[in-house]
Amino acid sequence: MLQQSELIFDFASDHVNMSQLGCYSDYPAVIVEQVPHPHLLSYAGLACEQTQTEQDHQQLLKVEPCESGEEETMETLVAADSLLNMDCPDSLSLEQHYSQTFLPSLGDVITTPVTQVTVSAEGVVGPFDQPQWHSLHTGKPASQLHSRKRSRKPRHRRAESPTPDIKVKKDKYNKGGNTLYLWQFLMELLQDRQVCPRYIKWTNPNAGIFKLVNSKAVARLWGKHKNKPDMNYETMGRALRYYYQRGILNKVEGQRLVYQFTSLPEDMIYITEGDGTKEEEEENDEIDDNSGNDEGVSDDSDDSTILSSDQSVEEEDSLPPKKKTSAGSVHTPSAAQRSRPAPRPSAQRDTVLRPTKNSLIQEKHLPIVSAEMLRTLQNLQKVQSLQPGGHSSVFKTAQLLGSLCERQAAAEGTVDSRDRPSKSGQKTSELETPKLVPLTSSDL
DNA sequence: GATGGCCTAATTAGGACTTCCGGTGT
DNA sequence: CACACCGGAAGTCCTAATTAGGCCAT
Repeated sequence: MLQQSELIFDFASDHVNMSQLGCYSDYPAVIVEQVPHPHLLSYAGLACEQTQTEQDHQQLLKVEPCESGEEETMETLVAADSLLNMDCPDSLSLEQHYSQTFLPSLGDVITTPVTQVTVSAEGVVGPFDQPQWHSLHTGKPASQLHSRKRSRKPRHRRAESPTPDIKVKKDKYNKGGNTLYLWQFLMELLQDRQVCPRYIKWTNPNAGIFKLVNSKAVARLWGKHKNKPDMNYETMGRALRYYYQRGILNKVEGQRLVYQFTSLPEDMIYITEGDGTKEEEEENDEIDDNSGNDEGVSDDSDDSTILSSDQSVEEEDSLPPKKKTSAGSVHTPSAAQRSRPAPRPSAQRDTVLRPTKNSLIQEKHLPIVSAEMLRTLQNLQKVQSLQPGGHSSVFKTAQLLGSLCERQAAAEGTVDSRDRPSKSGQKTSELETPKLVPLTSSDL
C-alpha cells in the first residue's frame, strides 16, 4: 500500500527535473508557491501556524455572528457564498482543492474488496464482496454483468466510493478526478472551524454523531460545490439517505437533522463547541442514540447556541489551532475513545468497516506543510499562467526547499544516505512529510 | 507487407448522486 | 401549515476500463 509520502514523491518526480535543482537533487522535488488564496490553506482547517499574511486573509473571510432567525437565514446564505465564492483561478477550483488536498489522504489503494456486512431485522445478511453485492442489487449474477456484445474481457470493477475506513484507489487512477463525496464533504465541514459548529457540528464525536445545525446552508454549500445551484436540503437529504443503504451513515432516530457516521477516520480533527470545560462531548458519552441531549433541536433560525460558538470561533482564528481545549476546541479523541463501538441506533443496516491509518486530515500534518498542501501547491505550478505578471505573493521557493533541506538536515542530524532517494522519482517511505520542519514566516 | 508498440479517441459500464414524487410523522 | 423524513423510480454526470484505429519503427 502506498504511503502518503510516496504520493509526494510520485507527483514530484513526475514534473520536476531533478537536475535543475542542483544541490537539492538528493531530495524529492517540492516546488512550493505561496498562493494568494488563503482558503486553500484555511478552508478545511489547515491554516495552522499561519503567516501574518494568511491571517490577514482570513480576517477578510470571517463571518460575523448573526442575531436572529430571518437574518440568520440570509446571513447564512451569504456566509455560505463567501465560503465557496472565494474567487479561485479557473483551474484551481474547490473541486481540485478538495480532491488534491484531501482525497489522497484517504489512502491510496483499495487493497481488498470492500466487505459489507448488512444487518437487518433478520440478522446478518452479509458479508458480500463487491461482485456479490452488486449482483444482489441488480438481480443478475455477477458473471452475467459483462456479457455484452463481443466477449469483452471482464472489466475491473471501478472502486466504489471510499468510505472513511477504506483504502482508496491508487492515486494514478484518481488522476484528474475531482470527486468529493458528500460524506467527505460533511467531514470536511466538520473539521472546518468556519463552518463547524456554526452550520454543522458534532453532537457526539465519539459516536460519530453530528447535526446539521443549518441544513439550508450546508445544502447550499454542497450545491455550490457540486455546481448545483438548486441544491436544497431535501435533495441532499436524499443522498444522505442513500448512505443508509451503503452503511456510511445512520440516522439518529428521534432527532431531526442528526446523522451518524458509521465509521470515522482515525485522527479525525474534532471541533466542538463549548467554553473551555471541554470534553463536554466525552462527558456526554451516555448520550447514545435517543438521549436527546441535543440541547434542543435548533432549527435554522435558532441562533442562540450558534452565536456563542461563533464568537469563540472568531477568537480562535487568530490562534494556532492545534490541540486546543478551549472553545472551538480541536482535539482528537484518545485511542480508547476512538475505539468505541459507535452506537448503532436501531440500525436497519450496518457496515463493518476496517479501521484506517488514513484520515482526511491528519493532525500531524496541520502545523507543517502537509502532504496535501504540498500536493495542492505543487499543482499550482501548473497554473502559473493564471497569475500573469507574477502575483506579488507568488514566488517559487527553491529557497524554501533549500531551507527545508537545511532544517531537516539539522533536525535529523546526519541522515543515512540510504534513506534518500538516489534517483528522481524513486519512491521511499523514509522521507515522510511529517519530517519536514515546521515552516515559519522567515522561511517564506 | 507483416508485425508489434505506442498513442489517442470513442465507447461502455457503473458509481454517485440529483430530481421528482407521494406519503408519513412531528 | 411547514418542515423533516422516507424510499422508489428515473435520470444525469462523471470517471475508469476497454476497444478500435492510426501511426511509426523494425
